[in-house]
Amino acid sequence: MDQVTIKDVARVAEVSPSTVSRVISDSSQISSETKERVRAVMDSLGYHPNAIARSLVNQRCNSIGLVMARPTDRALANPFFNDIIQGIAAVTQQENFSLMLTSADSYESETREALNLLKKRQVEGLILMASRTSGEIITTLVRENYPFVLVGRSQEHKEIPRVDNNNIKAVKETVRELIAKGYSNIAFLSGPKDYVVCQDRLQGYREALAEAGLVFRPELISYAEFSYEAGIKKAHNLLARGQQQIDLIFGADDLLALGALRAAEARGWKVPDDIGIIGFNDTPAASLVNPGLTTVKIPIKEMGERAARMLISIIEDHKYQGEEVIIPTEIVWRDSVLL
Amino acid sequence: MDQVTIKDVARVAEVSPSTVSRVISDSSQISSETKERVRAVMDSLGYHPNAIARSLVNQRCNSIGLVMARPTDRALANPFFNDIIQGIAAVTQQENFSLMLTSADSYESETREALNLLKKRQVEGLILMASRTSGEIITTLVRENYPFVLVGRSQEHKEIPRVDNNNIKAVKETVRELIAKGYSNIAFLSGPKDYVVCQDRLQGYREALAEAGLVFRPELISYAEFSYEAGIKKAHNLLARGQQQIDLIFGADDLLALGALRAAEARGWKVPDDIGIIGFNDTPAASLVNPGLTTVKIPIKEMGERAARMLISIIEDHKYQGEEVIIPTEIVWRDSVLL
DNA sequence: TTGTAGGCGTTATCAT
DNA sequence: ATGATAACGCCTACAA
Repeated sequence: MDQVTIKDVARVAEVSPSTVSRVISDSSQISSETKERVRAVMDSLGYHPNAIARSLVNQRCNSIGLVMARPTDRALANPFFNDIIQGIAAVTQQENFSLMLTSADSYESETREALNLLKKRQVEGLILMASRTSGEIITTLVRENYPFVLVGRSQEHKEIPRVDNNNIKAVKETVRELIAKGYSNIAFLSGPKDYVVCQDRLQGYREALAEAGLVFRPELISYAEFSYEAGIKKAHNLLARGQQQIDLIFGADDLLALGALRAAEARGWKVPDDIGIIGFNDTPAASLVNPGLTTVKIPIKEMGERAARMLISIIEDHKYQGEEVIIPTEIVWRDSVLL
Repeated sequence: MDQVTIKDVARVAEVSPSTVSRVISDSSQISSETKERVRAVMDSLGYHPNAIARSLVNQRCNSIGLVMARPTDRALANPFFNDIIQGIAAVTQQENFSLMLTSADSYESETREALNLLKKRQVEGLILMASRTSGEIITTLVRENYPFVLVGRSQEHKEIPRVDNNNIKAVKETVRELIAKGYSNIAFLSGPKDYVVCQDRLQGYREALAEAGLVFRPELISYAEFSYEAGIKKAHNLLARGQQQIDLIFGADDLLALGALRAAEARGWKVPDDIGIIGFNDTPAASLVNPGLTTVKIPIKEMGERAARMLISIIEDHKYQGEEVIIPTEIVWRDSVLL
């Protein structure tokens, strides 16, 4: 159980520790015979370089941390969790980085944890999921010049490395298509006002309306908490206006749209015949529901990949210019709107 | 950006590095005046102990790794992902451990990665999610005497530390209740035969039938891949037998049950009036669907907590007895069965 | 092509 | 109560 070190290998192979070290890094200045011999010894002894020791001398630990705003933004973040990690992990593995997770029951303690990881030198950089409160940690990160990448958008900070999708554009184009399909009384069921994503999506909606020469009707906007129940409730309020006032509900999130689906059903409105419903995010549930929920899909895994790649290159190059990557979204047409 | 070390603190505070070290560990043999003074210096210099260096001398890195069988068992594992991590992370944070994630596109490379983490001494132990192929890595882990905990069950290995739910018992009791409610022609829509969970759940079903004196009818058992589509298809086959042959479908997983729901709907069967449907796992979608899916819920977060706690205690105590924790499940009654 | 020595930041042992 | 010194396992000048 106790560790085989470079010295053990050296002794058995009858070379010096430095030679072994050079074999590990496949140095060109070692004869192939010694290399072979040393490698054979490494195998037979079951030697594995101690990552901690290497980190200490190299001053590089080759690992990054992921900070999810799970507690506060749970409803929103949940569906992302899997995919974003998949993406990040794919590239970290490929680039020989390790991935550490921070977690806590409050966003404050979570970011405190993450910052600590950085200061203790356990990770070399951070990937942050944008949230209502990520502004402050970003300020710290920028001030202390730590490598990081933001997934999403921050109101407070503009010139930072980030990967995101364009919510304004996505909704605008979707609504444009909806209008082209004949919808004209489109309601917007938003999440809480203080989420940037909600603001952006609402703005996309307004821009599309303006573009089509449709008047913006504030009474068709409703704000709900990010919950299924809240979605149902607020959708009911919207639906209560009657069929000639409203022919489609655009949910700022699938959960909300799913709530709207349920509310319409409860009132005996047929979807998509009596009313169209569309969501955002392409939650797994969107395809499991009947009728299937048409929704805007964000390639989250790809965002994770890009974020990880970006962070690693920042770490390695030490250059830190506020480059942004915007990932295009895609409409997934299912059965909840008329085609 | 360059690191403040214990030596810097020592110099400024005009003490020796060892004194600083003792202040860090709050040693009782340091006068409170020096402690205060040193702490003040640490603050003013922004000193943070280097975790890597500590790990090197302590021969303890205080971190564990999580191995998910994501690629192969995606459908099954997905819903667990979030919650299990929540649970694990809660404990690791509380116990001052770090959590590392391994990930890869094949289970082989994922476990290879994980094993590597162990050998490189980057983690002190592993939490494994049981899967079809986790047998081999467990063999290795046991042979090389590495600390680990299994979440789930392994066919090949009996006496290992693990946390699980009792699938046999859960289904048995659920079916018992279903029978008490008047169901007597219960079909079982299983996942692939080679999953232990499926075998166990099927056995629970059989035991409940036997207990109630109902005959086991093989034609009411169907095996599907773990996908919604497969669930729909196989449910159709079952449903084709007609209403007097079948009054409930028990899905070995929510995804399958959701497929059954859809199939029943497609045939114009009313749920729960014409047929009852029940699932397992309590996927988020189960509550978003109409009618809401009755299902068996596993407290996954709690399993994560227990697993993490168990692993840490194994690491610290170096004792390794195959203790098991079985977490009780719970039926979540919704609208897809008659009450 | 290989070996020697010093150091990465910390802790533990042995002095004082 | 505090300091000097030697590790922990590895890497990298500098030497040979």
